[in-house]
Amino acid sequence: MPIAQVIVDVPTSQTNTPYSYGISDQLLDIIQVGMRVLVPFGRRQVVGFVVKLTDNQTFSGKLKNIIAPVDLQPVLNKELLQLARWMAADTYSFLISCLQTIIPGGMRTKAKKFLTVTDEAVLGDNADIFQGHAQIEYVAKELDKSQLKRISSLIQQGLVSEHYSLSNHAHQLTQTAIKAAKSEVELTKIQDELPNNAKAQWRLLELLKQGTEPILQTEAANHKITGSTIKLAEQKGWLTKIQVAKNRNPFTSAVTKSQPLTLNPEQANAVQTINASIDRGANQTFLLEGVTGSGKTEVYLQIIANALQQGKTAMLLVPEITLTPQIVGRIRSRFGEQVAMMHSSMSVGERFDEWRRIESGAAKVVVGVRSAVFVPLDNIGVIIMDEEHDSSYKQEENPRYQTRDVAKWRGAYHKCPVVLGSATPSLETRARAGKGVYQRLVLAHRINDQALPEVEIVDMKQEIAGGPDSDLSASLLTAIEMKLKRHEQIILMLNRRGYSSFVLCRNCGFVPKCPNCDISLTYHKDLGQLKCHYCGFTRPMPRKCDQCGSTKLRQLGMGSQKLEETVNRLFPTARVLRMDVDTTRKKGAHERIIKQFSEQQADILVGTQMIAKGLDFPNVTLVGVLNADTGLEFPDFRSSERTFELLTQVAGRAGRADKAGQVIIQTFNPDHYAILLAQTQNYEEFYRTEMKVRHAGKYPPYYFTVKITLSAENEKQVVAQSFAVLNQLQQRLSPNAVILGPTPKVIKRINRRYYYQIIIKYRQEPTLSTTLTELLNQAQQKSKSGIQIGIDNEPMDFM
DNA sequence: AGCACGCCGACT
DNA sequence: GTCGGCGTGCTC
Repeated sequence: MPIAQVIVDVPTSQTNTPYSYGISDQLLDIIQVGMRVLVPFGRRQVVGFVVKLTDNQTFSGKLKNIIAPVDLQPVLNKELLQLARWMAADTYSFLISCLQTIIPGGMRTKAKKFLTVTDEAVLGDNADIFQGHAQIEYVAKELDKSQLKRISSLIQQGLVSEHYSLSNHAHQLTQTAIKAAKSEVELTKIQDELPNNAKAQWRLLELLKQGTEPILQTEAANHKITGSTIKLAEQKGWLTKIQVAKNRNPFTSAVTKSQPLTLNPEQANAVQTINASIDRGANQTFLLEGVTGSGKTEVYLQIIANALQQGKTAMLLVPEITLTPQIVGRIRSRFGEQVAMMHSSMSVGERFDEWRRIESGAAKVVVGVRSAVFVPLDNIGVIIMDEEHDSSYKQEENPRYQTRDVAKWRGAYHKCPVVLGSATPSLETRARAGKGVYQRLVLAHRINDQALPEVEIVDMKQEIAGGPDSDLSASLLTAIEMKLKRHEQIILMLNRRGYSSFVLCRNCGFVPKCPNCDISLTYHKDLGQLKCHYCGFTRPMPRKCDQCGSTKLRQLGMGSQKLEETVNRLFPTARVLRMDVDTTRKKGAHERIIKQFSEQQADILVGTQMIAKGLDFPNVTLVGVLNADTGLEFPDFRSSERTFELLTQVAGRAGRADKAGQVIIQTFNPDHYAILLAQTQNYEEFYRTEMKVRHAGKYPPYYFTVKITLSAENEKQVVAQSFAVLNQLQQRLSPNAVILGPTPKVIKRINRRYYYQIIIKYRQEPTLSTTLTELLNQAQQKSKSGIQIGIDNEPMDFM
């Protein structure tokens, strides 16, 4: 008698283990490993993943049976199940969270509880619960004591019944098609007997005679056959209606076929080396280090082509904001219909269809963001990660996985090379390439040996005396004016969204703060509101100071909105576009702004980081960075790396075509190495300098790091618990491990909770992972007293 | 996470 | 005496 081992969708440490279920005879040949099932769990029903089928009974109690399968086919194959196990251990998360992360978002589903009333009187007496509906979803959190009591007594009396059902999730879209129900001979006979005026029926019969393939109703419409004719024919028994799968198509435009480009010697060498590795089926990691404009993309395309030729598949991962229609178009123009795309801006239905297309083997090349690393591609020939240093590759919520590590895991599983591409590789990657762990391939030359743009650094300490508009330096103003005259385009970039536009009372110095978080509110002029960027709290912009009642409230700091206004005021004839989190929130807004700017419907593009990366505007000849420093002020060991990266990327944006580019970087730290070396685009020198800093500070890549975050509504409690954790770590870890903290987070309070953290830096700590796992198991008990503990293995920052 | 069981205080 | 508070422990 087979037993199914199921991981239930209850993310706690006590339930982080398989539960055994019996399989009824009807389900015996249906239930498979990797399928989701609905199972009884205590008094309720939950969804779970079947991870094993076995004949050995390990559970001594009485087994319950699986209620029903959630899927008709497994959603996870063997490889992905194994990957989930590894990921759970690596990220210190529950297996169920990893399983849920691996399947596409839209496919996730939960068992929901519903209540049904049949008695009118009961419905009337409990209007507060049922609100006139005979059936409602039961959400315990939304009900008070008296309501819960009444419900349980009604259930006991048999006046209310409960049942479980799955929440909405993406499913296969279908469309109606028709199929002949009679033989060709019979159909011809019917056709002959038709009255002369039954033209539509005649056309329909003609169509039915053509073959055995189902005919889509839309196809029938092309032959001027309406639904009513089909209905009539169905009644007469000529045909049957069936539902066939319909794929949503996320690609909006058709593409023209493109041909491989001629490679320069460096590109050719890279392609050859990686191809050899693909052909051998070698699990090797490459660092493809190429300056902006050195033609990395063409290298990717040619190695993907080789993988396909070998009968294998390929994966190309790109950062969130660079997955633009332009990029996808370029891939599709080379590989056509075999390309599948995975992006968060796609609807859940589109993602579902792309996922099934990959699983069925119809799509052999996948282009996508972080989560695309989990697609069910089989027989992978190469995995490519473009801009491998990009921070969007690390998931900032549980499970906190690093895409690079998952890619490498899959590379090992499929015995294929992993290619990490970047102009500014992460120090971790570059260091491994230096040690020979990865093979380093360098593209030092830009295509056609284009000159790098001229980069000017403006010392804002000198400028500040300059005048009322000290946001824009004299050099930048002159340069903008000149470019406008020549009808060339300009990008003005602000470094970060935070720190912008807070409100200050000029009379008493009061700054409005968020009541839930330890942070100033940000002024949003278009809404006339003050907003907290951490918890979303909003309040109208006050007319008077909360503290002293003065009306002298002034907006301080620099936000992209304010910059847009300043630019509009100083250059009234220029057309200005703004791109930041606020203007790109709506689906497709991002693409629209890029399109407008590339079609030269605007002269100046103002925005935050997101304009820096991957965009290619040939007519942009000036890029201004308004505040290069903001990144450097962050209390974070990666701040120099981030600043260097960003400035290098931006500098690469200027003058990519035939026109010479100009870059102006405004800063208060003109002597900082990250800024000086970005000026000359000297990555290698930056790498050497920064490595010394990391070595001295015992930071990655010399040390591994773990960040433990504790939070609670009561500050004293968090502090006490943090010290308890510290104590435990000190006892268990070797004296070589560096333990920092506990310290309050930079923003100590968010959403009414206090946050403290402990950082561990280490080189070799064999007991670390068991210690941390234990810690998490204890945390389960602690969570009852309101303490939450989170572990981030290799965090992106120490903030 | 839910949901039930179980053990103590304040009420018809 | 019971109702109901929430601390504790289990869910195949």
